[in-house]
Amino acid sequence: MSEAFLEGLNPEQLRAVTHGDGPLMILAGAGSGKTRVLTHRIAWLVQHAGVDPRSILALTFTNKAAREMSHRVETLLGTTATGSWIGTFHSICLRILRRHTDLLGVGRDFAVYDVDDQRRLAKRVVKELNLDAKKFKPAALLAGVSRAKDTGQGPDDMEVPPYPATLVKFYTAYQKMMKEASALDFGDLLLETLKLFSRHPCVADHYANRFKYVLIDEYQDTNRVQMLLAERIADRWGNLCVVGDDDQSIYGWRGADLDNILSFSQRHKETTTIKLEQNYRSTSPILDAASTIISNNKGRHAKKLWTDREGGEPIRLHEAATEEEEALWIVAMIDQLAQQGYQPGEIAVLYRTHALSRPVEEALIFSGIPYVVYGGLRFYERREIKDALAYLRLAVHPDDPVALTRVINLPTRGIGARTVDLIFKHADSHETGLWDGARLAIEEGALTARAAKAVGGFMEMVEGWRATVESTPLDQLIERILVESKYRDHIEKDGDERSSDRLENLAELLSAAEAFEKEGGGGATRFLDRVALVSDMDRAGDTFSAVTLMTIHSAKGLEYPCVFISGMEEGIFPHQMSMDEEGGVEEERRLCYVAATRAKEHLHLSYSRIRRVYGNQSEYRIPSRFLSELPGMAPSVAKINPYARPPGAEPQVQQVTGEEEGGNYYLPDPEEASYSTGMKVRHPRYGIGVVTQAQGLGPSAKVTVEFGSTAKKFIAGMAKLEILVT
DNA sequence: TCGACCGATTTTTTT
DNA sequence: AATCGGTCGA
Repeated sequence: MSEAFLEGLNPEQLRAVTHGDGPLMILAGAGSGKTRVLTHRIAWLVQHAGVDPRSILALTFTNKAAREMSHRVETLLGTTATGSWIGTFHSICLRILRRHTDLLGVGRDFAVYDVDDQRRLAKRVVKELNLDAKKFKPAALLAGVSRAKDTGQGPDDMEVPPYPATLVKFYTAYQKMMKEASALDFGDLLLETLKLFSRHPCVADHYANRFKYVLIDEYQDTNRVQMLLAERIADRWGNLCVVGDDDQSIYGWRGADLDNILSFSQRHKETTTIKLEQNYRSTSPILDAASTIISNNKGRHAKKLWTDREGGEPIRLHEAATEEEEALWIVAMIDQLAQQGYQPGEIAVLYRTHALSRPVEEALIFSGIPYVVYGGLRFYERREIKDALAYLRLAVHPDDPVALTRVINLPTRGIGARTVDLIFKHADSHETGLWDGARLAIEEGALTARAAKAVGGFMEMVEGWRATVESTPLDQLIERILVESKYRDHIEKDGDERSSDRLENLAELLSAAEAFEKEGGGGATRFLDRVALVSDMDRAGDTFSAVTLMTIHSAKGLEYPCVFISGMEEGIFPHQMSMDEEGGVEEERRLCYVAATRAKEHLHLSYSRIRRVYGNQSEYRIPSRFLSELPGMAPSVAKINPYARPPGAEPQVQQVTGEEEGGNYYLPDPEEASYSTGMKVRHPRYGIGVVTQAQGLGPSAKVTVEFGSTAKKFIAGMAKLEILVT
């Protein structure tokens, strides 16, 4: 029996990996090798302790983490398909629920609603309850519902004081409609599994008996329902192993309860606690900075993270005048790092909110550095994809109100809001599903002849798909849907400049369906499940040749040799929205700690003095309080302006770079450059072109240049645009 | 019922 | 900037 995988572990890691039976809590500081410990522990259980892989359950937060874990376990054990269940809480719960649909209160092929679906349904509910949508915002009500679900409360569990009566009323109506829709949202996936377990103890026992070892990653981010679920399964054998770090708890807004990890050893008698405090990731300047920031939080678990990686690059901070300039600085530093030999894939730019990606993206585009943005608008969240999938959902479950209202009049078929409302009313008064409601509305002559004909035609079309949904390969079915619904025609014809993108996305959806069929298929419901739970994020880290841009939340669990954190400003980081909440700023500070500890060798921070909000108006900003918490890092220190002239130097001499195509071109000093329409310029890659648009002055000016038939946009300071001497 | 137009309004993070 | 909802004329 080979135990080579125990080599190279430090004593604490070894103790955690080779812990036998009984509850185990591993408090793993950032970069202390916790993923290594988890995977090695699974390998050790199987190989050394003779545990059947099928009796291991490992729960993670992201699909990516789950995949990485399975992959690493496979590598260690040298086998594939070990039979362990490794997945996110949500996907594991969905798997369980699908196996016991007969015991659930929802239909067989229930749908999984994502945030967008939830929002649409919430709007419908607000409308049906005759609430003033201005006073009671669907999104806010929904947030209240999600929070309730995270803590395990159904609508009946909520006492009216302290909870607002409207919220409870909304929650009740929302759940009713979800049930009619045969749909579960993310919160339901967890809560319904817990309910399934308590209503049918034999089902729970089945899983409890099977899973002798339960491991949970990122335990500090579990909510109450997740904790109860894990305990219900694990308490049979008592082998619950949790890994977490209270300093990295950043999902409080999603119902994560820090108390889960803080009180673990009280809930589980004879818990073995192991602390992993040696950081293998970051140099000491980085670790020191991160530790200093987090030390400003109160009520932390005592811990002292240390590293033996002495020395290393100091942290850099840059104050920019504008967001464009901030982006330019980042790109200039990336260039510098590239010259030092770093690959683009070793660099990440992190930010608090997606909106901050834009200026950085633009600067990267213009300098030709490859990059990938994670998160943001995901593939399956794109409008055309959601539309197409709504048709597919109707084929599976025609009562789905969100899917129905989404596409019943898309493209327009003469079925307006009035008709849709009538259908809802009929379904309601006859206590039937929407589909029968529509049928009844026609039969009872409630609709105008025109509307009745339109609705009838639509229903016939959907019934046609419905008849073959089981027997037709998915890609063929979707193709048929796109044609018969005339949705593709609609996209083709709408004259929007984005329509070719949309068509491409639809083609990509078809190839995803085809790939799904090739992998073994499993029907439309399984395809839709996957779509609901899998995000683009799962590809993060697959790209080695591009700079990665993402939010700090997405970056959790990842590491990069070089990390930039942009937008270090009050109101952004800490975010405005977090400031009036209890403990909000502390969570932001933990987020800052997470961000800083992603870096192995280089950490670069930046902020801008002026930032545009909502496109139009600019706001003055002040540096983040987290910066002033760093000693020797007062915002005025370490100002770096890559375009600054050395003191006393003359303005950059205009550099004549050559003579061709009838003129001399020179590369202007970015500070001095000014571009205007009609000017002839030369770009190293695209050649000679004509300026068709120029916005702004100095290095942050935006210039549009036409090269023959193609137009390109540049930022003056980045693009090496030479100007024709006249 | 449709589409054009206008004004108001943007919760930050994710399964 | 971009999107969403409401209004109004055809």
